[in-house]
Amino acid sequence: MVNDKKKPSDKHRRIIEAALKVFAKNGFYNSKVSEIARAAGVADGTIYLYFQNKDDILISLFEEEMQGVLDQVNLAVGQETDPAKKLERFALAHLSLVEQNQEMAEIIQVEVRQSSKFMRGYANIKFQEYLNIISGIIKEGQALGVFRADIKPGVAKRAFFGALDEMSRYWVLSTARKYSITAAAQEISRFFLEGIQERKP
Amino acid sequence: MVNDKKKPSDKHRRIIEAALKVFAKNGFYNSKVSEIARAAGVADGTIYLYFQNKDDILISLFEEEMQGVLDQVNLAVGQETDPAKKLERFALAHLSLVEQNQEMAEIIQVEVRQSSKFMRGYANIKFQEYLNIISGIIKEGQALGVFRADIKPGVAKRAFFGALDEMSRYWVLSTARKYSITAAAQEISRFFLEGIQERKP
Amino acid sequence: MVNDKKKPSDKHRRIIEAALKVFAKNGFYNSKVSEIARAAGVADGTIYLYFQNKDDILISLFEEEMQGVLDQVNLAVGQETDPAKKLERFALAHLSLVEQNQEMAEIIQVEVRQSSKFMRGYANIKFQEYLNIISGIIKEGQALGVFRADIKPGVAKRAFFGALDEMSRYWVLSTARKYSITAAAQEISRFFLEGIQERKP
Amino acid sequence: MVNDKKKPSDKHRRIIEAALKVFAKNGFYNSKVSEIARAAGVADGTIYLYFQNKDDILISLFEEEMQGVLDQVNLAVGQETDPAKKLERFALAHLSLVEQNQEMAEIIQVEVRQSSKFMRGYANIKFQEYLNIISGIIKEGQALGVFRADIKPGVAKRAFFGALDEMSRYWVLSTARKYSITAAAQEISRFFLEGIQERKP
DNA sequence: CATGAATGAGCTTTCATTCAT
DNA sequence: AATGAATGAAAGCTCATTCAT
Repeated sequence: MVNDKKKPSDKHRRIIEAALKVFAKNGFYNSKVSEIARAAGVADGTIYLYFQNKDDILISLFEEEMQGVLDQVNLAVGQETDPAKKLERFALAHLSLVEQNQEMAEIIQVEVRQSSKFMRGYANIKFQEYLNIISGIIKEGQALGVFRADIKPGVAKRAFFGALDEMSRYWVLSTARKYSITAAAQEISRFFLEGIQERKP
Repeated sequence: MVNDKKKPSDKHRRIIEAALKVFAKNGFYNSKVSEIARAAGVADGTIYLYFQNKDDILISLFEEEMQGVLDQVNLAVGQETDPAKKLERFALAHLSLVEQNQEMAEIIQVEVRQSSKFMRGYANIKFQEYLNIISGIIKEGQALGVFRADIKPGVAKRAFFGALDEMSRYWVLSTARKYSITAAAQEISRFFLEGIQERKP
Repeated sequence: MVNDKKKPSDKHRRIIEAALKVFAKNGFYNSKVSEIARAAGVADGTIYLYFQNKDDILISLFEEEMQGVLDQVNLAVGQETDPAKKLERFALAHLSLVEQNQEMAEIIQVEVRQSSKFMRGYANIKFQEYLNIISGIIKEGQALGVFRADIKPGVAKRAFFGALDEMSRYWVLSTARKYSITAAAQEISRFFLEGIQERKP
Repeated sequence: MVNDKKKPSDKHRRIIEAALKVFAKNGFYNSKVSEIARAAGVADGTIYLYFQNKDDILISLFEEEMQGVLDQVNLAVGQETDPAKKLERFALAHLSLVEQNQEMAEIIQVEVRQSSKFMRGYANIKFQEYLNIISGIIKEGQALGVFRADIKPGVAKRAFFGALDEMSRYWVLSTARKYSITAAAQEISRFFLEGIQERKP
């Protein structure tokens, strides 16, 4: 009864979700607005009551989904106190989200990257925020003396994210899944935390 | 008299180079064939004497440039014998090539990734070969006992490449260059080889 | 108020009629879709809401007009019982239709003949039906014993149609009309029915 | 030895013959000049040393081949004195030529008819001459009193030619040949000469 | 709010023709 | 005479966007 009537832009949601599927399947430039409309069960013109243009669908889609990703990853990371554990949690959360929402993962990896270059005035703040979760953890670790002080967080965040992302790409594109998410997250975190060299005992 | 013979397919080269610039500037889908033709100093129709269609320009561009990359990186890596040094060389060569040919780097990162998904029957063998240089080095290191035996080369190659690639993206997109290539290559290799954790003495 | 409902696909009709004029004037291959659009008073793109492509315009045009022709000729022929009279009626109806709709006649004679050879999978059933009106009459006459039993209807239908058609071509192409439709229909029917030889008394 | 060196425009001939095949296969508008060149074993540009343009190839092809047809048919007809026999000879010669050179027959029926409408200032005199062989025979027959005096030769020539031509079309397009040439020529001539009506004895 | 028919700018690609060699 | 690489105008078709209903 409290929230009985709240369907704020049901159409908006349906369009976003339709666009998610369509963009993931065909790519942004090969997707037609009319196909999104059909998938969403609305008329072509209706799209333009909720979005300014085709670009805007992609950007809105990204922004909205990315906010959810940020929230979930922050939540997961917040459950640990040890920076090393936090990084492992980050990896696990990231790969889990990729697994749960492959379509979104494909779009972020391919379309947004591609499009953010060509869409006027789109700064992609959300992605910066996401990377800064990593650099935040690293700085924390450095402050605690558990991570090397000479590490540059701005470089390390990219290296760590890049490793995860390239792994995800392989994940998303290949049909056969060889490893468990948990195992993969641990493995990549370990590369990053301990390196691959054999320790001389 | 020494060099009497005409350069074979001078036009082919000019079109590839024009496409490189145009695709890097506008992205594949926002580039017009006529713009490539203009940039190459040929007529629109001439493009189609050398390439089957617009897609083919991108694929040819990638294949040809990528071969050069493979050759140069293999050469660089071959100058070392220590696997750890080889990885560092790989990183250095990769980042140097990105630096020297930013347009190509952008196209590989954005367009080819994007397009290879949607261009029917394009397997992107060259990229596989590139990644396998890394896994080759890792296997070598494992055989010599200098890299941990439990490392999965198929995962590690992606992690290492991903780290470099994400770094390159930042490089290419940001105008200000903060670090030297050499320093960055060493730093990323070190993450990978030694990890970021402080060693307890 | 009686006729409140909008004419369904008014545009379809207008495009067909515009195409009729344009194809007759320039021939199929020399006609531009944009010219048809202009003649129909619609935008270029509108054509493609009603027809799949340029070929489809020609085929649709033919099918629709030909159905009208079939109906009218069948009606005319049905008004006679004597097979000889029926053939004369056929000739008269055919030539009348040619006269009334010269543009359509030209298109059928030239474009459809030409195109049906090159348009994949176009069987031209309607034309078969048209010829079979003639062979039907002939068989009827043979059954009644008024036409020679050794006549092959499959050959005779082509001979009769060919005679009418060649006459029509002359008609359509020449500006000056020398004979009346009725006289011409009678004359050609008579060749066919009685031959041209002088009877020895 | 007498005529040992006479190869006047060997290329000209080769191009005509290549065009014959190519036009028959694809139709005039779907044929490429380069395909004719390839079929003739000459370079694209060479075509333009012998013909003004693509239209000119078709017209020349028609004119040259048609002259041969005229000569042969005139020869055949000239071997008879009886006008009725002459018409039968005409039919036989016509159908034989169609049979012997189906490619040419297709081109005359479809392409030349189509094109002569749209090629500026092409009067198609040769075709007139061909039809006039028939009207000549009819006038001769009328003068001798063996054909009815009220027959209009201008109409009859078209009716006779049309009957043969429609038959030929069927011939050329259908794969299965049901009747012998001789039988068909006789049959069609008989329609024309005697009609199809049963004679009351 | 919602519709979807209509628009028309803009793209890729083709191919007859030319001309330097 | 012969070549064939190069040209560039031209055309079919698509699809994001609009707007009358």
